[in-house]
Formats: sequence, C-alpha cells, structure tokens
Amino acid sequence: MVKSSSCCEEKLGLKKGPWTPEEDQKLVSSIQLHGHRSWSSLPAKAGLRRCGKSCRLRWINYLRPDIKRGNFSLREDQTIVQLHALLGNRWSVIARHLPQRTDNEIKNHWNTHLKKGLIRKGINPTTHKPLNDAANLIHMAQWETARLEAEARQVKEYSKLQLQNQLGSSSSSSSSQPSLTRLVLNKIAPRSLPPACLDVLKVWQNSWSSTSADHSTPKMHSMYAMMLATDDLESPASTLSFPDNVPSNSKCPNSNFWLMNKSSLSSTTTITPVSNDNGIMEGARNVEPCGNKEQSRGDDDIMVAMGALFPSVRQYYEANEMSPQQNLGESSIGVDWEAILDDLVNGWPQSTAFPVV
DNA sequence: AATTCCTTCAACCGCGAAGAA
DNA sequence: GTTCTTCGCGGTTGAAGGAAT
Repeated sequence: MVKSSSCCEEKLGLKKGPWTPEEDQKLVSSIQLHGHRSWSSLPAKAGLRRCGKSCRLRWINYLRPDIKRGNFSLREDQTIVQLHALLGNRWSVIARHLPQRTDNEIKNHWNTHLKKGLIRKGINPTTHKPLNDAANLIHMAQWETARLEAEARQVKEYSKLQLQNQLGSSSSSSSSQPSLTRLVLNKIAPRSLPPACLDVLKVWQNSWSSTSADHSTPKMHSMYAMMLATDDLESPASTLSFPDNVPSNSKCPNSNFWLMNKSSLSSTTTITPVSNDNGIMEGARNVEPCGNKEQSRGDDDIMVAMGALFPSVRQYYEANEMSPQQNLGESSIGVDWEAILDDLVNGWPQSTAFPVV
C-alpha cells in the first residue's frame, strides 16, 4: 500500500520506515548529550535524516531506558481492562498507570489480545458489558435520550441568554457574537442549566435500581463506567462542548457543579463514592493523598467529571428528598484522583466487580 | 515445497491543543 | 487577536513471520 507522504519527508528527502541500529545509536547518543527538549531540532543535531516526530516516537516507544518489554503479566492485563472500562481508548492516560509500558504498546496489546479475549468471553470490548445484553441496549437508549434532552435544553437556554445579552448590551456589535446556529455547528455551546447530570442521574438511578435486586452479585453498572468515561458528563456521542467564558449568571445557582474545574483540584481533601452491599453509592470516604505525584492530573478530564458529578448528585437526591442511603456524602473540592484511580485499579469499591479477563 | 491466510507490532498519518512569534 | 510551529495523541497501516492449506 502506498501511503501519502507527510509534509516534510518528500521535500527534505527524509527517511522513513524501520530504524537501523546505527540510527538508534545516533538518536540515543544525541539525547544523552543534548536531551530532547526540541524534537524538531534533534535530527539535525544527531545527524539523522528523520523528522523530529519519528525520532520522538522511536525514543518513547522503543529506545527509552525505562521501558519494560516482553509479555504482559496477568496483573497488567487486568489493570488495562479495568482502566479501559473507565477511560475508553485513552491510551496515554492508561499508560501512566503502567509506568514501564508505552501507550502504543498498550494499544497494540489491547487490539491484539485483550479485545479478543473479552469477545471470546462474551463481553463487548467497547462497553464492557455482556454481548447481546438487551438490558444494556435499553440503558444505552435511555442514556442517549437523556443526553439529547439535556443538549436541547442547553441550546434553548443559551438562545435565551444570547437574546438577553444582545438586548442588554447595545454596544456590542452583532458580528462579535457568534450566531446560535454557528455555535451549534461548531460544537460550542455554553453550559446552561439545569446540569445535564440530572438527566443522567435519572437514567443512572434506574440502572442502579434495576441491578440492585441482585444482591448476590453486586456490580458496578456500565452506566457508571460510561459516565466516568465521558468528559463532563457528556455521552461518548455528545456533540457539544463548552467554552470557559460562560457568563457567570448562566451557571447553576446553588450548585458547585460548575465550580469544579481542573484548576480547583488539589491533593489535600478527597471525596470518593462508596458502594453499599447493594451496589448503591451511599457515602464518601477520605483517601490519603498520594505522595509526590509528578505527572499532571489536569488532563484526566473524566476524573474532573467524576468530581463534578458527586456534589450535584447529592443535591439531586436532597432536592428530591430521597433516602439518606442514597445520598452521596459531603461534597468537597479537592480530590485525589490518583488515589481514586489506584483504588479502582486495586479493587475498590470492594462490592463492585469489574470485568476481568 | 509453495502458496495463502492470519497475527503481531513498529511506525506512520492526520488532527487538535498548546505555546510562541 | 491572529498565524505559525511544535508536540502529543489515537487510529491505522503494512512488513515480517508464523500457521494453515
């Protein structure tokens, strides 16, 4: 198969394809000497006729000294499957929890081994639910319905806001305000309220109640994993995303849903949902903050979504005067996502069962 | 032994995000 | 505020090698 050439190699005559031992040696020597702060200038320094991108990939996926090669252990397989159930195909995030493995290696291992293993066991590798699970299809449909309703309401709400803003500020020219249509088409609409999570919660509640009857095998419902695996409670199919410059009056009063953002995260206080024996999320527990976590947590968006969810969940239950068992405990802003994820990987919540290969 | 089919995984590509100019 | 450059990510490809016919 003939691939189209990338931007650089055709013009500059750069080499592509498998690396030779000589090229590897040049790359390693150069990185040892100069580091790799600028991949674009590295090939020239190293005397390589490769593009910086190719050098970076070769180093990260193959030459880096802290890479563990060889077969994946059962423990690693389980970790990958569990994280995939939570995160989806976010290989780079998954790779952070397997420090000696690269995202590319994990991705390949998933596609060649783990995915097939799940299918053989009758588990949908995308949803991590049993294949041909009629109940799951219903839940998916409920999820999608809730999402569409929430998005429609958000657009409607924003339409009102736009109108109010335009009427209120005669100084702002119409051209500086993007049209609603354009906003929708460009997939930029603000968060308006009530938050989408409340729609989601209805679905979620149903999903829990439908499974909680099975006391002998409490399960973490896929809806939960699905929610975790989405950014800010959007479903994987969501077409909306949101800018940060939403007018403050469009945000939810009496809810800290919107106050939760990446910059608000700290490792001081923690909140984690806890399942009771019936698999119902019933409270919070504190988790000791992790030690020195060098890696950034900022891009773990789903963890932000998770943190954003629980205060709103609690409020939803309180507003609906639901039983204390279904409350979700105290809200807090600082969340130690590393600890939560570690807990999940290491078997928490105790009463929930992830699909394991 | 020759051929075809299948599996694996290193490497490439395009895209979006972030930062610099 | 806009344009350009660089980086990082996820999806995909295709060469190589093994298995099946």
